[in-house]
Amino acid sequence: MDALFQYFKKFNPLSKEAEKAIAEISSIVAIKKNKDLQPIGHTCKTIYFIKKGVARIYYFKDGIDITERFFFENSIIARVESLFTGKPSRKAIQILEDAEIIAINSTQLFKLYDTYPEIERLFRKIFEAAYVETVNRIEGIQFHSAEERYNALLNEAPNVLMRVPLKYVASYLGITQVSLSRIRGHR
Amino acid sequence: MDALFQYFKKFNPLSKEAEKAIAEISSIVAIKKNKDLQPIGHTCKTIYFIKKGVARIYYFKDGIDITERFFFENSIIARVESLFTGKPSRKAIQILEDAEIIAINSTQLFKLYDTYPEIERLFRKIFEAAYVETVNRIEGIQFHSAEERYNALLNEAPNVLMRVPLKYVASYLGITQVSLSRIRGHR
DNA sequence: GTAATTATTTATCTTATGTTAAAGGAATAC
DNA sequence: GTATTCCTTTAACATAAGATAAATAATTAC
Repeated sequence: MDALFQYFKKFNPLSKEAEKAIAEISSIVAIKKNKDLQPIGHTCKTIYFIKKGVARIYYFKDGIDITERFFFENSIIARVESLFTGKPSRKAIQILEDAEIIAINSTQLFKLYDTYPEIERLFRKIFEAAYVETVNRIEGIQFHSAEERYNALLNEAPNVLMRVPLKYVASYLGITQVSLSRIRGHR
Repeated sequence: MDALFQYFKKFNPLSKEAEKAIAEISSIVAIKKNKDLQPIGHTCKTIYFIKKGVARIYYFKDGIDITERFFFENSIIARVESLFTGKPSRKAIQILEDAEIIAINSTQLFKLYDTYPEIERLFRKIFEAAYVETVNRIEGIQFHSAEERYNALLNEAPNVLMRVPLKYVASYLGITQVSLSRIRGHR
């Protein structure tokens, strides 16, 4: 649990009582490579924190598997389009490397917001930061060629290319696996 | 000011005192078409609400003007990559139709969060919803052809095509103006 | 350790979108 | 109200990325 509280400190340090309240609604999950942590169609009622391992959010478009995002150690995963709307998610979370994960019950977490404004503030800040990342990502997509996008990924997140099958990287970059392979050949 | 409080009600109704506190740190701005409401390089310290008019956030990539997003009546505008990080924004806000805007001082607003948890909650919810929209937009971009993106816009936000110059729409869709014109010709 | 499966690359052909240039329409300034 | 500027379309050509198929390479199951 400690890794999680260390992570929280970067956003909003919590009192011991608040940490304890979060610990009480959280559990630790060990899950194997290639397993789905959460399936498509399930309403998101859990916020995950990766202690160890790699994961991705993916969905299907016209039967094709598309990766929305990758997640590594020390990050929060949530399918926000479901978490914040209460609607079933069209997306799944899949584990790409054997993982250790902390699962926080979001229904109970949102209740804690009333008792602990510091917890509400913490998650406000966490999701504000995630929002900024997502806005920046759109900028990275608009008007950049596939090759530019690949090179940007190589610079900014080389771990993605080292730890994740390329077929998943291709759809993340918005191109086919064949195109990605061609681009990689260009050097 | 009333339009703003009506808008807030959809997210989190406020007490009279909280409304008053927000009114005190807000002002009304009238601004003409084609003017920049906020220039590039300026650190975002204001959250805007459009009462009347149209606006866009834009930036330059390799000297080319790119539209990030459009905003219409009854919506909140903020350059979140600056607002939530305190860094200068590489983006500007431009008015596309003579506008009436409510400007909320964000430095003072964030201070109100300590006194009025209901205000913190309100803006948490507003930005959570904006975050969800942004995530959904990425899904709309990945693996859709320019023509699919154009048709989706035509269905989901025809007002964009009716009220905004096409040259701005093109970069929003991630294509050139010439390509957009060609796609429009296909019917 | 071998067979079977899955992932990646390479090749060929096709198509959508970019680029540049020019013409026609619409909006704006004075 | 006219001239000027800006916006949009059209055309011709170039190029990046998609589709399909087949060959290697790497993993996984047993």
